[in-house]
Amino acid sequence: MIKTMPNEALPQERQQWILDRLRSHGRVVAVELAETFQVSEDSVRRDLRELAAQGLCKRVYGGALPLSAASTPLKQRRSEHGNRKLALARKAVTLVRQGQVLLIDAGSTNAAIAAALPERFDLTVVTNAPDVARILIDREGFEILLIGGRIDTSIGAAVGAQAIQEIGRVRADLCFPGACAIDSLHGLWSFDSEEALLKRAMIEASGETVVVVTQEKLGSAATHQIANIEEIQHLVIEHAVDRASRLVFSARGVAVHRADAVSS
Amino acid sequence: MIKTMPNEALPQERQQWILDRLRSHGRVVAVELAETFQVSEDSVRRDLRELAAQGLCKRVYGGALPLSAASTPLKQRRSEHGNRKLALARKAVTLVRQGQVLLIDAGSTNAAIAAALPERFDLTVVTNAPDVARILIDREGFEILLIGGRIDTSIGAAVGAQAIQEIGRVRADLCFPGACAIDSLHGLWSFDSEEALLKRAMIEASGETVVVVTQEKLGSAATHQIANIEEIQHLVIEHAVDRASRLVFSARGVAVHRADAVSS
DNA sequence: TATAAACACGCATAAACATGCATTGCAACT
DNA sequence: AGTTGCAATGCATGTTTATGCGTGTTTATA
Repeated sequence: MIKTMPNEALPQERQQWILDRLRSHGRVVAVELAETFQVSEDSVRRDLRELAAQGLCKRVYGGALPLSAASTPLKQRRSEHGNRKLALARKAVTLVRQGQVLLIDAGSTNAAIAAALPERFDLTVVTNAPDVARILIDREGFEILLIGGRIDTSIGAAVGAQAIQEIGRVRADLCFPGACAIDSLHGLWSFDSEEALLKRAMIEASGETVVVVTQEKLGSAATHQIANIEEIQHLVIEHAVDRASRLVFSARGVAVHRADAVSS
Repeated sequence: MIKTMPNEALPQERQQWILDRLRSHGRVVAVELAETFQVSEDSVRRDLRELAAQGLCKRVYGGALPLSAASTPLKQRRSEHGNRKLALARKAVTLVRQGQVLLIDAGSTNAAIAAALPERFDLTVVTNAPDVARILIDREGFEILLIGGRIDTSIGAAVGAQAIQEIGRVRADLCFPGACAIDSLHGLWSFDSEEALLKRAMIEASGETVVVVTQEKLGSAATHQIANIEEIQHLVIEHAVDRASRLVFSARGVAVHRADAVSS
């Protein structure tokens, strides 16, 4: 389904179009919008300002980004990245069974997973990430439990003692901790000590743990250990990962799931 | 199938034709309709007003749009009255002082307020709304505390016992409870009992309370009382509110703040 | 540090809009 | 016939909204 570009559009129509475009393309550029709608850049900026005020997008120098996207500079955003995470997410959600309780961490990969969850599947989702919560609020058939606490803005989710305490009061079937790095010998790693503690709490609160990572996080380590490799039951990786890298994990008892190839 | 344009039509026929056109073309423009039916724009507008009142379309500046099945009630609320809420939000944030602790409830108006908060102002924001949290995460200079709990998807924020309990552990300077209705005699109202309890907890946890409302919420009441008028220190209203309505509140000791006229 | 692009803000203008009022046409009733 | 009631309409009035432009500021980048 191809979107036409309306040469004359009502203001509200423009804003709706911008939102659609943000969802499908991941970004909009002010100058381009002005060209498409045949209006001045001022009007476009006014639209973006309003949308941002409503929390529907994030304004950046040059245009706007959807809120789900990380706040990276506009020009160096790669759409390929989105496709890769989408493929990973599609594979990851095949591990979810009806009626389960999921524990979902912060991170763009996990946001993609949340978005890929099947609707009306009677799922309970526990999360410390406003990102993830908001994605699920707009959909149906989810019981959502928000984990509170101090928000670390660089992570984009609640961390700290309170969050860990609240997680301790939950029991989940499946856990999706956002990973900074994973290797077959030493397990799961993070760059932040507090973050590591939280993810550890998540894993302990869950029956099974699913680690979903892009290629560059494979085999590397970081500063703080989150969990041993024995505590991880599933690993979802990209199609491109070579056979050897996959085998070292399955040799340690981890079920390796390979995502479909990315078309782009 | 192309509809012919009836040169003479009864009001009912016109309205039916407009609905058909909305379904097939996705929009109607007032001026065009007036041309098609050979009537004045006033009559067309009257038609649109009636259709909108029946919930059959959505009026926008310039014409009308079909209310798409895709937009849930919550999503819809988010996108309405964008500029009006922007003006309200701009006024509301003038009440915020550097270094304060804010307690911000859910709701589109409050999302606008969050977006309008001055950056690098050393503020601490406590909120139960993923919406609000997410807006602030993308910006700088905020300490964000997330209130956890079960999320009510129709409200879009954490409610229930846990949320109330967590709010009880916080002390804020300023509180922005989302209001369903406010009147000068009986105070602040909500339509949901659980929501009312939560907002009450918020107000009790705060030094001062600021109520920010669009015009249509003024003077009306709802089913569940949140707070007496004495508990509210500030009221931020739209520019268009008449003098009499403003006086009844200031007579009860509420500082009334009038937003600028909506120009953009 | 210099430069251009992107941006915010106020202002002016025109279109779109709401509202009250007078007019028209038509049907029903005395 | 007369006229009463009603709905639809158009017009005049004042208000709101959308837009583009000029000015001055901020931001990104060489």
